[in-house]
Order: sequence, then structure tokens, then C-alpha cells
Amino acid sequence: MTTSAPRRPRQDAVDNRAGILSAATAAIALDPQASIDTIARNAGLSRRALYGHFADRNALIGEIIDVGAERFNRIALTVTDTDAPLALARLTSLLWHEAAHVQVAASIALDDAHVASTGKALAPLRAAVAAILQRGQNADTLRTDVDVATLARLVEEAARAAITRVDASLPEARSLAVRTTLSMAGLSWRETVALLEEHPEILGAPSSGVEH
Amino acid sequence: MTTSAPRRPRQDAVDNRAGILSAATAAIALDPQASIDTIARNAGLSRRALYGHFADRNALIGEIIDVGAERFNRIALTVTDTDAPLALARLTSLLWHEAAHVQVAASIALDDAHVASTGKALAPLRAAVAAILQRGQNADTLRTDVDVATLARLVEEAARAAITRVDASLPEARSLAVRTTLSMAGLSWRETVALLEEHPEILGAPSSGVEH
DNA sequence: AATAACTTGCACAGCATTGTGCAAGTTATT
DNA sequence: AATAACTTGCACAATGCTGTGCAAGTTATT
Repeated sequence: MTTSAPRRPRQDAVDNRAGILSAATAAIALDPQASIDTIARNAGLSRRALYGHFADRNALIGEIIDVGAERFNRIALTVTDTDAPLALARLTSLLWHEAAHVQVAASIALDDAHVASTGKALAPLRAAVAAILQRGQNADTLRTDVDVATLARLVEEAARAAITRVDASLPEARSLAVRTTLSMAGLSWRETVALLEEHPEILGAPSSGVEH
Repeated sequence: MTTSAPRRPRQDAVDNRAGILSAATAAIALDPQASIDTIARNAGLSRRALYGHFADRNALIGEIIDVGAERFNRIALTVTDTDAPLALARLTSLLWHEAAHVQVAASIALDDAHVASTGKALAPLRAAVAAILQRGQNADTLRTDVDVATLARLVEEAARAAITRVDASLPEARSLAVRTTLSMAGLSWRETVALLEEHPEILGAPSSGVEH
């Protein structure tokens, strides 16, 4: 018997799959309970077709988490500043571009059914943040009145709030997200302003790297 | 015809109604989508009995909002410090005792169906916060790199996160909530620590007022 | 041009939830 | 002790969502 040549998936199917993921990200960012039907329709497909690409809701959610987490973790790797406040600022600034994914990750992570998998997927990012915070506490450049674990949670919440709950179309939106995160990490607002003035590249057009 | 004497509602019924409200608050704090049945059961009643006290889900939610908002607004009135950071610290410390209500209000406010009514009910508290922040900006004791409206949103989010997302059983939980809020308002962490040391009554057993 | 891959629409069963009606009980109040 | 108030359990209709089967079409690929 000749094992049938395993043909590649069709191009339109590949596109549609990607379209579903993107539509789902947008829809869930807007409403964590978005129905499969609205997601499919937003992707320009029928509900039935969606089930051709994903076994069920969980599979879809799972992939969304993975996609988002992979972006975050990749970003975290690019931040190499020794100075903790600087690193935190740069990281926040970069993550700001991923507002939709941040929103989605936050929503899904709140759901009991997915905390575990989300946590696992985001582990690298969280480890990076923890490392930065620890470094900052050691160097006395970040607040030391809270243990690292708690501080990490607080900083994460602050960043999430600033990235997702502030109108992203405002010109100062990104700067605000960065300053907010640093505030939570213990700096006074004047210190955050000073830091950003010393390092305009953090907010400016990314001079090095991070092509899509 | 003798107009029938309008008898008072029975005592057990009054208690049950209150029990439902309290159970609903707890259940919704845990899961914003808690079903009517679980709420009723948690209150020790049948689902059917609940509908004898509240017309439908919206009526129940509405009352929960009102009860919570009334507590918040009452608390806001008791904070009269001229100094903005001090006022903010005291307000946060007082609200910390209302963790469950804060959680519920936050959950419900996220729901499109109830943003409007929640907003209306919380207006007094928000006005009080805005007034404090404005005073702080005028006196240059709070950050002035953000407009009051945005700052109010950020402070609210920070307070919510610190009050609801930190293990309340930790001894430093309340102190942490206060310091977190002040951080978001622009103070450095050392300033927040200093402020709390100067005013131990903010965290200590409430020396004046606030009997339940 | 032939074929497999993909999409669609419809039908269907299943599940969880909401809100209501009603008859039968239990309990506070007078 | 009588009565109205309250609770219960059950049944019921309605809604909205999920996931699957299938037949009929359309479209990319060879």
C-alpha cells in the first residue's frame, strides 16, 4: 500500500485559522464570555467552520494563551538592562503594544478553569519580572517594604490596569503606563519623570530591534 | 369596606432577605456569574423563595450595589483631613474593611449591563476621591503629571487590586493597601512609610467613630 | 479537470440557567 | 387557635449556549 501523500493544509484554511485566533483575541479582550458564534462571525466564518479548526472552546482558549504568552516571553528576553527601574520601564513600554493580548491574558487568568495553564505559559515572563524586582531590591533602587512575590503581583496589576484601562489613543498613554508601573514599584512620580527624560529611547520609536 | 390592616413583614422574612443580600455579596465576590440557585442555597433558602424577595436578578444586583455604595459613601464622608495624602491613606484604610463589597462593586462595574447604575451609586465616593486628589495636586503633595480624572481611575484600580488581590489574613495587608494607593498617587515608598509612622492611628484600632 | 480540502446551513441533542404557577406544608403573629 | 405570611418542591416554558452529523456547495491545489 502506498501511504497517501499528506497534503499540506490549504492556504485559505491557514489564513482562516489565524483569523479566528485574532478575532477571538479581540472579542475576548472586549468580553471574556464572548460566544463561539460571535468569534466566528467576527472572523468572517460560520460557527460550524470554527469547529473545523478547534476541537472546542478550551482548545481555542488554550491557543490564545499560548500565542499571547509566547509574545510576552519573547519580549521579556529582549530586556537586558542591569538597572531595575530601567528594565521595568522598558519592559512595560514594550508590553504596552500588546494591549489586546494583555487584556485577554488577564481575563482568562481570572477564570478558575484556566489559571493553571495561564500560569504555566506566563512563567517565563513572571520569572523575568521577579528577577528584575529582586535586583532592584538588592540594589535598593526599588521598594523594599514588600516581599518580591507580593510586589510582583502588585506591579503586574498596576501594569495591567495602566495598559488596558487607559484610552490607548491618548498620546501619553504609553508613557503613563510606564510611570504607573514604576510608581507601584516604589519610585516617586518625579523620579519616574526624571528616568524617562534620561532615557527617551524607552518611549521613542524603538531605535534597536523589535521588528515585528 | 374596611381597608385591611397592612401587617408588617414577618421577622424571619426580613432576616432571610438580609441573608440573601449577604450571601449574594459573598458569592458574587467569589464569582461574578454566581447563579441565583447557588446564592439562594448559600443563604439557606430555596431558589423559589429568593424570587419572593427579589423580582429578578437585576433587582438583586441593584440592591447589592446600593448597599455597598451606601457603605462606601458613608465612609467617604468621615474622611475630613485637609492634607491629601493623609486623606487618601485614611480612606483606603477604612475601605479595606469592606473588601467583599469592594470586590463585588468592581465585578459588577465591569459588566456592561450595570456600569451606569454602579457609576451613579458610587458618584459620591468618586467625587470625594477626586476632591482629595485635586487638593493634593493644588498643594503639590500628589503627582501632577496626570490629570485628575485619569489619576482617579488609576488610584481606584490600585486600591481595588491591593484590597482584593492580596491575602487579607496577612498582618500587613491593610498597611500594604494604603501604601499601594499612595504609591499610585505619586509618593515614593519611603514617603508612604514615613507618613504611616507619623500617623499610626490610620492603621491602628480606630480610636474615634466607625462603630458598625 | 479532477480531487481533496474547506465552508455552509440546518437540524439536533444536551446542558445550564432564568422566571413563573401552583399545591402543600411550616411558622410568626394576632 | 386562627390567619396570613412565608417556604418548599415540582413542573414548566423559554432562552442561549455548546458540540456534532450530514448533505450540499465552493475553492485551492495538483
